[in-house]
Amino acid sequence: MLYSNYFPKTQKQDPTSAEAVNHKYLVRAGFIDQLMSGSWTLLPFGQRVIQKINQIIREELNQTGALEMALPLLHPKEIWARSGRWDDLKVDEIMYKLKDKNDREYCLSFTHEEIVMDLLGKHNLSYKDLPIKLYQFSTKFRNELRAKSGIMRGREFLMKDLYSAHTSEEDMLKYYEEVKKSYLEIFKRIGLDVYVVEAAGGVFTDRNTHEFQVFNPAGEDTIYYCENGDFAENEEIYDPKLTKCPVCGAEIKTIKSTEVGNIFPLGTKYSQKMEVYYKDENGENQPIWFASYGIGPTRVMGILVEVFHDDKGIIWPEAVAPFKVHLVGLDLADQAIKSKVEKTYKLLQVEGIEVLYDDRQDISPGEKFADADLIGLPYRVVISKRTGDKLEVKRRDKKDTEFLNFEQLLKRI
RNA sequence: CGGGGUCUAGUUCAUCGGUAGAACGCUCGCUUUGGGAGCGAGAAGUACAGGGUUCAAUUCCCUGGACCCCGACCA
Repeated sequence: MLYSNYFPKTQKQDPTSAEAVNHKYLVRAGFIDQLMSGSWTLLPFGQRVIQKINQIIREELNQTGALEMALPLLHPKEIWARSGRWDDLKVDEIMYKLKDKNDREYCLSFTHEEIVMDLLGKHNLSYKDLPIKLYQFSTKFRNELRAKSGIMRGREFLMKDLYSAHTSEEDMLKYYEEVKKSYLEIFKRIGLDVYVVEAAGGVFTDRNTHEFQVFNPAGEDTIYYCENGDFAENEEIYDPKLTKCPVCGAEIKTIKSTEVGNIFPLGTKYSQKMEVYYKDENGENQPIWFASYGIGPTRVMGILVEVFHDDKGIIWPEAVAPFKVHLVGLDLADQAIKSKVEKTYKLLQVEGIEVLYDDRQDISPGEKFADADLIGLPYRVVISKRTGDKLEVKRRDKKDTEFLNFEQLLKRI
């Protein structure tokens, strides 16, 4: 990709009144753009990061036997009335409701339990059909009382949501544990340290749920946990009388944290309320055991910036960086240098390496370096009069540079 | 929804009761190339909207709006 063709270019100044690191850097580097409070455009860089995050999620969930689909985002009132959530006051606070010209009522999706349950109900399920595991990536609309922290808390955001339907609680919990492991693998591949934390179910369920939390000082949540990993609870369910870990006896500590995923063992509530059953071996209706599982890719992108940055810009983990190599050509007025850079650019592409080539001719070296630091790709490769026959290679997360030939570079990255 | 702050050029901000300025960015020319270059020229603003006070309002007052922060709430 030629940076001269890219849109938008970087900005030198932080956006007005931005305080969150993800807000400042993602906007300045050209990953996102704000339309209104809590609503963001994913610009080409941001879209590439999201696609990489999504692909990792996709690969891991497919391994659990889940199937990808796409559900509508505009929902009729009737389906939500069936579960009782249309009139739930807490739901009402976050759900966007609207009417058409004929006064028919709709809502914008903030989750899809009802829609999936309705879908299952149309298919006359037998115990032989279960379990069923379906997921999608889609936009969620939530009328946040207060959108904030850059892309971390929006009114419109991306979510991967997975739903599973089972014949028994045992089978549901078995898959629940499988997804929990899958999530841990997903976050490990993305490059995030996550902690599984017990939490309340909010508007989804009365049961406790499990959240996937990234400990960081900018986090909105407070977690009480034991350092041996035997205990972790969200503040919302934590009993302050508990000062020692009930498992190992270690001191309970507290830390700020950001939730990036949440899994909900919902049980038979939705099945019973919406009267969606499966037939057992005796031909009798039985309630479906149901669970849902969410990861917010846009929030994951935000927390990555919160966790991985320095005073110059973002430091993307390789697995989700929009490109792997930032090829910086200097002295491009010199035709010999220019053709050398272009040859390297082509060779890297032939090797299947994603390269962003800063081919701008009238830009000073300092500005190109500053842009490379801000955008934060894992490897910076400089070619100039000074580099001679070698390539100057620098990792974004390291200070030192090395001079390598092309073969050595390929081995290094 | 309560509390606070902000709103002036594409962006970040100065300014001021007498109709507006810088930096960055942008355009053109020349120069320049290892950490956000230099010189020159240029384009660019109904000062968030509406109302009020005043001879005169971008400035003071009121109402509304948008955005940010804190709180309540939440992926």
